[in-house]
Amino acid sequence: MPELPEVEVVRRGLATHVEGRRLASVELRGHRVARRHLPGPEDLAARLAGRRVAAVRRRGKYLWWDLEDSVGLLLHLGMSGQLLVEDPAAPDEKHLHARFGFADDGPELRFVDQRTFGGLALVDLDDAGVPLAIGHIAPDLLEPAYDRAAVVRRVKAKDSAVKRVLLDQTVVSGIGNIYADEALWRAQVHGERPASALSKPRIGLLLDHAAEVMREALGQGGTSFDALYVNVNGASGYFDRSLAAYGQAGRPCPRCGTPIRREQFMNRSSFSCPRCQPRPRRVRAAGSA
DNA sequence: CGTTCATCCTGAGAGC
DNA sequence: TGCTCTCAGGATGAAC
Repeated sequence: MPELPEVEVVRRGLATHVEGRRLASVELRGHRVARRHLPGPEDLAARLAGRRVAAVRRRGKYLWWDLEDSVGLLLHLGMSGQLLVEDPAAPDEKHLHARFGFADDGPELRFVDQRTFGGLALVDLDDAGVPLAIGHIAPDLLEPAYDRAAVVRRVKAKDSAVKRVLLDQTVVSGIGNIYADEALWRAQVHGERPASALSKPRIGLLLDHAAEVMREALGQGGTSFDALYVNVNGASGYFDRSLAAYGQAGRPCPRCGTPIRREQFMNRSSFSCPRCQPRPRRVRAAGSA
């Protein structure tokens, strides 16, 4: 469940089921799940045993468990990762990569990931409790550290296509392909317009739309197109019913009725309204003073 | 330095 | 039925 709302749904589920519990045994399978933990999976499993999960936190699409003593377990779901609360006796999932058993003998937690782009690592936390390993990830749109005016300035300074900037997690984090398209549709901006060509107020509104659409999605449990995207109980979100542009090629724009178009951009699909979001006339010449 | 692209995987669905 | 092809909610390191 990859973008901010879906990851937040998972964080809340984890907070309910995992916070305050002490890890007992941790089993890691395969070489990919802990590939960012350089000493290897056995080392990671050994270091986790006995640790208490003090809190579950999130920035953008990253999750981490605060394990106290300025140590954390950083998790990323990638494209297809799931964290599932289950009975230890339940049969193994086909793509089971990690299982976390707790000292209280209650339900265990499993990391299941079909495409293996997700993973976990033991990391150090800074004074604010944020992993040093994600120091390059900007605050996300829904956290107190988000500085709207500063992000507007950074976006305005980019000559790249504005959708590319929205997806750049070092500028502002949490936005992925779905919510970028939804925010652009709401703001009536084509994603290939150069960010620097938009006025600062327009950029601010675009960011506000992105925050608002993600808040709405969160209120509906996130967006789930299929069984790969579920919360810790295996339940799907239903914001897909509210999408105006993403995945809606050929269906009428909810605002003007024009069929939504699909285009290729950055080797992935983009959805927009041809009438509400006209393509930029042409690539703007390199800026001057 | 900043920016862009190829790559890491498996599986579902379309088209033949 | 089965093959081939395309596509999928992401991030990153290497190459410009």
